[in-house]
Formats: sequence, C-alpha cells, structure tokens
Amino acid sequence: MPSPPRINLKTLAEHLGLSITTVSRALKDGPEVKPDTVARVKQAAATLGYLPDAGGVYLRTGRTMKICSVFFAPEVADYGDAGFLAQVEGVSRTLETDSYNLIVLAQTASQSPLETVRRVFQQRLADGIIFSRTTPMDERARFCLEFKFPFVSFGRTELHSPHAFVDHDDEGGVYDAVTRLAAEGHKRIALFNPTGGMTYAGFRLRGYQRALADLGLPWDRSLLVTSPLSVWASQAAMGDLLARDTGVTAIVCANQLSMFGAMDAAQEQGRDPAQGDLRIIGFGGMPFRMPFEQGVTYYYQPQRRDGEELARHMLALLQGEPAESLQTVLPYQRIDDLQRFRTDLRTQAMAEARRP
Amino acid sequence: MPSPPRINLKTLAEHLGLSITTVSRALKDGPEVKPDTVARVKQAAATLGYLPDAGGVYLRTGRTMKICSVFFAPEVADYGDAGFLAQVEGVSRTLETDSYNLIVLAQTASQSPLETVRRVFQQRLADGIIFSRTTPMDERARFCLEFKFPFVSFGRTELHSPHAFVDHDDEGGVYDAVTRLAAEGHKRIALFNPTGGMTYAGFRLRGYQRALADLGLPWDRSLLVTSPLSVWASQAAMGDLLARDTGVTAIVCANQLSMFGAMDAAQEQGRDPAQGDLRIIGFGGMPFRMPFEQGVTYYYQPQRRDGEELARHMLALLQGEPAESLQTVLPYQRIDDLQRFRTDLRTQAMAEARRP
DNA sequence: CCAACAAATCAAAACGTTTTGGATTGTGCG
DNA sequence: CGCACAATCCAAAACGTTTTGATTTGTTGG
Repeated sequence: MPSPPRINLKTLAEHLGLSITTVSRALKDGPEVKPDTVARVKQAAATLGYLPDAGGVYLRTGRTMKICSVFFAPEVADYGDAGFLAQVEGVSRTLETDSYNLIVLAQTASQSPLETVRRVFQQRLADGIIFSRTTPMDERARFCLEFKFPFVSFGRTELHSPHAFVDHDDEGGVYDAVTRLAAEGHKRIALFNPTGGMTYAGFRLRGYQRALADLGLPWDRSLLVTSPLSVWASQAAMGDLLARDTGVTAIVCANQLSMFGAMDAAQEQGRDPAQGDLRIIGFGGMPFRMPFEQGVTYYYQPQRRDGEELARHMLALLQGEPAESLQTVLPYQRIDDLQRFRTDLRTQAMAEARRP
Repeated sequence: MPSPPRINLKTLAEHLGLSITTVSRALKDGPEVKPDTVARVKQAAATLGYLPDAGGVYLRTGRTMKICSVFFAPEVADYGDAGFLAQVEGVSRTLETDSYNLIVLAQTASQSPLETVRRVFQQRLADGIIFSRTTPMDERARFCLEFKFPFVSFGRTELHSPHAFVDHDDEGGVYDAVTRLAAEGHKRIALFNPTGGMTYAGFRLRGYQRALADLGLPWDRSLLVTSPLSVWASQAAMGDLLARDTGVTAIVCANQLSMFGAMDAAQEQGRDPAQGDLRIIGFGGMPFRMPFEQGVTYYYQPQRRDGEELARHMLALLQGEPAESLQTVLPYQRIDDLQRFRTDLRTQAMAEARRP
C-alpha cells in the first residue's frame, strides 16, 4: 500500500495543467492571474490539501515564520513551573494571528544559554527568539544585538543599546510586601532570591533594601537567602535559615516553587503558617492550592498575559518597529485572600465558558 | 553599525579559497578530502561559528531533524499541567543524543487536532510527530498511517494497523485503587473520567467495572462523573456529585488537576478528606503539595520518563524499526504515603545533586 | 617518456518556493 | 489590416545544502 504522493507546487501545477508560477501566484491572489484560474487553483489546493513547504518558502523568502521560545529545562528536575505553559499558550495564540508558529526549544543542562541562541540564529531555526532568566549583561542579548537578530527578553538588562523586553515590577512588589509586613509588626523579614545572577533578583533586593531604609529597619545580610528556585533547593535553604535564626517571622519568596519549599521547611521546623507562626509572601503565576493559604499574601502575575505581551513585541519588532517603544514593565496584583481570589476567578471563568 | 555577515558554505569556501563541495565534505569527514584540509576547514568553521542552515539541509536531504510534540493549550485556561514540561524535558534530552530538535506546537482551541498534524506533515515542519489525548479511532493516527508519517501516540488506539505508542496502565491502576478502597470498606466509589473520548478513559472505566464485578459491588451509572480535567470544571462536576449523592465515600480522580478540583469541592461541601470524610485517589505526575495529603492515595507516573520513552520510540521509528516493537504500557507506582514519598525523593535528589 | 591510476578538488544539479523578466494571446483602436 | 496594449501565463534564477559526475594534479609502472 503506497502512501499518497506529497503535494507540492509542481504536482499541483501538473494536475491543473498550469505552470508553477501561475499556481504560486493564484494562491496569493496575484492580480496577474485570471480570477477564474485563481478559483480553480484554490479549489484544487484545498481538496488536495496543499500547504506550502516551510523549508522551500524560507529558502526563497528568508523567513521561517517561526518564533523560538527557550524553555529552561533543568528547573523541571523535580516540579515544573506550570506557569511557563500558560506563557507558551499566550505567545502561541498571539503569534497565530500573524500566522507565525511557536517552537519551544528546551535548554538542557548540557548546553550553554548562548549556544542555544546562536544555534537558532545560525541554523535559521526561527526569525526571532524569546528568552527568560535575563541577566544585567546578558550575553544572549548582546549576541542578538550584534547580529541584529530580533529578540524579546523576559526580564530587563543593563545594556546600553535599547531592546524589547517584558518584565515585572519586582522592585515595587517586594517594596510593597516589606512595607506591609512591617506595618503588621514584623521586624525580621527574610528575602529569598534566586541564584543565577538574573536582573530581577537585583530589583527584588533593591525594593527590599529601599523599604527597610524607608522604614528605619536595619539591613541584615544574613536575612538574604539565595538558592535555586526548585522546591527542594529552596526548602533546604529555608530550613537552614529558620534553624539558625529563630527570630525570622516573615519570608518574601520568589516564585511559586520556592513558596512551596518555604512551607515545607516551616512545617519541618514546627512552625505553622496557618497559626500565624510565619508569614509567607509569594510571587508568581496562577497559584496552586496550598496547605496554608491563610498566612499567605500572593503577588500575582497572569503569565498568559506575559506571553501575549512578549509575542506582541516580537511581531512588532518583525514589522520594523523600534525596540525603544517595545519595553513593558507590568505591575503585580496583590492578593490578600487567596481563597476569595480563587472563587472570584472561578465564577468569572465559568461565566466565560458559558457564553462561547 | 552593520551586523556581521551570516556565514554559509559559500562565504566559508571563499574565505578558505576552496570550493563549496570540498568544504561541505570536509565538515563531515569525507574520505575524499585531504586530512590537512579537513582540519583547516573545521578550524575556520569553528572560529567563524558556522552551523548548517536548517532550511538548506532539509531541502537537499528531505530531513528537518526536528520532531514535533503537540501541546494541548486549551487545558491551560486556568492551571497548566506542569507534568507536560517534565515530559518535554524527557523528550528533548533524548532527541538531543541524535541531534534532533524538539519543536512544541501549541494546539489552541481554534484549530482541530487533525489540522495541526496535517500542517506538520504537509508544511514539513518536522520529520515526525508526538501527540497525546489519543482516541480509539484517532483521526490523527489514521492520517499519519495513511501518509506513512512517523508518529508516536501517547495513549493507545483501537486501529488495526500497528503503530508506536506509549501509554499507562490505567485499567490496572483503577482496578487496584477500587479493590483497595473496597477492602477499606468503601461501598459507593465514584469514578471521575475526562471528556474528549480519549482511549484511556475507556480503560479506566473497564478497570473500574471489572473491579466492581470481581468485588460483587453493583455498577451504578450515577457514580461515573465525566468533565474536562481543569481544576474548575472538575470542582463543579465533583460538587454536583457530592451534593446529589451524600453516600459517596471515595473518588477516583483522573489527573492532578481534577484531584485539586475534587478537594476544593469536598471542602465546599463540608467534607474534610483529612478527617476521613472522603477518600481521594489521584493519578498523574509528580504531585504538588496539597492541603489534605493524609486522605490521598496517589498513582504516580514519572512524566520525564514518559518523554524519554516517547522520544526513544520516535528515534527508533526514524531508524526504520517496525512499529510493532515500539509499544509500551507503563505501570503506575502506588504511593500510600505522599509525605514519605516526597522526603524520599528529596534526599535522593539532594544526593544526586551533590555528586555531579 | 607515456600511459594508467589514485588523490584531491571542483562544477553543476537538485530539493520547493517566490519573483523577475519574457512570452503569448486576445482586444481595442486608428 | 496592423499596431499598441492589456491580460494571462510561463521559463528561469535564486536561496543553502548535499551529491553525482567530471576535472585537475601527482604518482607509479612499464
């Protein structure tokens, strides 16, 4: 049983008794071809299921019609950050409107971040790239700038040349959190920060220190804890802190996973957030349901919207818009009552689902 | 400031004073080229950062060196299934060994599943495709079989032609769960199943009914609840069930999200799994920490390993191995004590992290 | 010294597409 | 009728790569 032949412009042209040129033109409504023929060609293309070969189109036009988003896989070692999928959905849906495809490249532990970007550029895997874990002097950003390769970074840099980015206001978020904790009477507030030299860790620290200064609280180096953001690593780091410093009454966590880690550590040390033994502040995307939601304030960022913004910037870049005008810093939304927030979202989603 | 020129075989050849042919051959250690020249070419390629243009290679060889994995985006509407990322990592890492790239295509709500597969095939976006949400008469599988397009389905079909797949033993898992619940004294055990006609829903039902029959329990249609697997949808469906049938003492959930939904629903109905008011059985990947872990038995499936198996099958297919020999059904691992399981995994992971 | 042969390199074709520049036909007008 | 011109269509080139077949150079044996 031979498989049906693959349809390309040549076979389509032969089947119609036309030239390749005419068929190609007809498919994009070229004015030089008789309306009659256009209809006939489109009809045949539809029934035969013709779609242009992406490799061929690229070779001729230089455009792959693909955008690459880099997925940092080592972080998935234990739990994955579910929020990335929401971001992927946002990116994908937005790109779709301009008939771009998203390709997600997994950055495994064995490749350097720059290698991945270089490969995308040099092998022409995509027309542009989106990456996160951005550092102040990000080498990937520098590479893209040098080779004029379109990119949007999730996170700011400190590079001189302007470039497109989407970021969260981590400085503002942490400042707000610390201020409120102090108002509640907390004196020893720990800040949990990721390792890896990401720019936003610096913003978080700045917000923390600025709040302390404004509040007249002392800056204590030992209250700054840094570790990878996996559940286990942050649990270990948090456990260390809580064991060596029993005076800590509040922790400002980084992402959702580190919040889980903090909770596990608190429980292990016999401190129950639900009983008010420890205040936990979380940051991140749509929060999963947790054991101790009462003692938690959460700074929320809808990651699907992040993805949409990233994609919009990318599409604008490809349209030739200047990068200067494609820089977004999104505020966090503070949630004091997670339970209520959840039910509100639910009723909202149910209502949306009802009217399609 | 002009950007550096892109390096291709032509520029590389000119730069070396050689022909394109010789450079191409040298880069793949062709025996017809002088060892001296090979070294010179490779040196130049490395310093100039040459990598072959993927589009050009494809056009000539017919191989894109890419594998596509379809991501079902509508499910992310509220919470995403973090496990998919673990699977992606597994696939990606395994493909890497044969220098294949993974591209993740997001299947949004606006495209039919078949359309996505057809596009990958016809536009030549990849050399093979991996998809999930497999149905007994899966049209995507039928399409791939007809056109002899390599694919591995995550989930079985009932098609006559054999094809490669990876699946879990859902029938066995549910049978085991129901049997144990009955041994604990439960009489009214609800089964939660996904909508969408996926094959594994049928296996789950079969395991459920077989267990009931073996145990001499009656089959009660009203104990079978079907709904989409998002947190909110399953909470609503579970709420309905618990409200209309107060005799239910145990629920066999589908994935992790539906388990969260069931817990929310239980709480809403004033039934506390921690107090033994309701037994909840979960299925899925690495479980997030939950409010009521005491009343939960979890059937675990390491999704990274699923990904690795999917990728291995795909690579084998592309090597020409027959699909008959590429069919895997993986057993679930029952976890009665989630707390202990978690700490075990943690110590294990920490030990691994210590010796790199 | 020349034929025969191996070693090393190269020119050209092909993949599927778009586009440039022609070619062919049909129509209107002087 | 003959010419210009529009309306259609088509051949060929180009993109970057691999591979087939040919060509050049160097070496060996008679």
